[in-house]
Amino acid sequence: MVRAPCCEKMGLKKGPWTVEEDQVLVSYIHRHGHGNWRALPKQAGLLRCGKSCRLRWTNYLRPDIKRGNFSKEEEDVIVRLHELLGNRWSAIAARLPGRTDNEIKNVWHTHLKKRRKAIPEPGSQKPTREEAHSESCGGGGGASSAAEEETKHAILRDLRPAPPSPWRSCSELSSAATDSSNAASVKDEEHDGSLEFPGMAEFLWWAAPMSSEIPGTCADNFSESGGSSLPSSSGQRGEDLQASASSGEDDMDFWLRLLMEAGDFPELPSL
DNA sequence: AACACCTCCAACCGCCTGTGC
DNA sequence: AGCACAGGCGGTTGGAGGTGT
Repeated sequence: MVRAPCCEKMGLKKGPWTVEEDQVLVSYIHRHGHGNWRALPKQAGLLRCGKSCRLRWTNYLRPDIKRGNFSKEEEDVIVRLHELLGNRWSAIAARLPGRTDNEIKNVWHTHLKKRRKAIPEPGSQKPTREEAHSESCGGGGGASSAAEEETKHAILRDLRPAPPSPWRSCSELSSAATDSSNAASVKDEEHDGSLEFPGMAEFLWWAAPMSSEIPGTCADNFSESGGSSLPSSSGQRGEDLQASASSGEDDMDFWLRLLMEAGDFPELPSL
């Protein structure tokens, strides 16, 4: 689908926001909320496109934004979540209260990426993400070791979602599901968490959309379409899915919990 | 002091998905 | 079913400030 850029219209301001613009935007949202981002700038009297307003609000002006340096704990969480989720910044941000996907993305590219390259994990033969990708291009891959299994569980154990904020957008609250719906479009060179933990991450890519379609059950569709490689316990998991949906459990957390409870990482259907 | 280079981060851009008609 | 629109995501960029020479 082809669509003109939202800021194409002449007269719309671009570039850094001024204090005055910030004040206008904040006061407008406090008074009226942000029902329609595209209409907001006109109603608020801003010479900005709606997209720019939304970005400014979600990345900078939102009152629950936590500013300042990332703590060691936060960086650790980012590293581990990145190993699991890849470059799905919004999903990672959903588990770091007060942090935005843009901020996390910046931190990753400026600090953590380098750190990971500079300091390989002790005793680990795991390649960097980039290396993993290049290796994957050249073939390879094998069964995960017991140590890798333990690593998976260690990562999963610590994963908890950030508490919901009244200022978070719907997509942030449900980012795991939203993002996972994009799983198929994740760039090959980026979603290689599955290369470090063969099976595990791909399982998440594959599985999450199922839960997003509850109760239509993608699982049903899958089995109807001859999904012979569906995990053997899919029936039970289908029931769990519905239970998860009715309890409002976050999709990604549901799958993480499921994996922890199952204690196994089933063979995956090919994507 | 002046210049070049580097780092960081706010903001932009293009694309994708969901939704309503 | 197809289209248009809105929201959102992730990649990339540009400029300000910091650092090195």
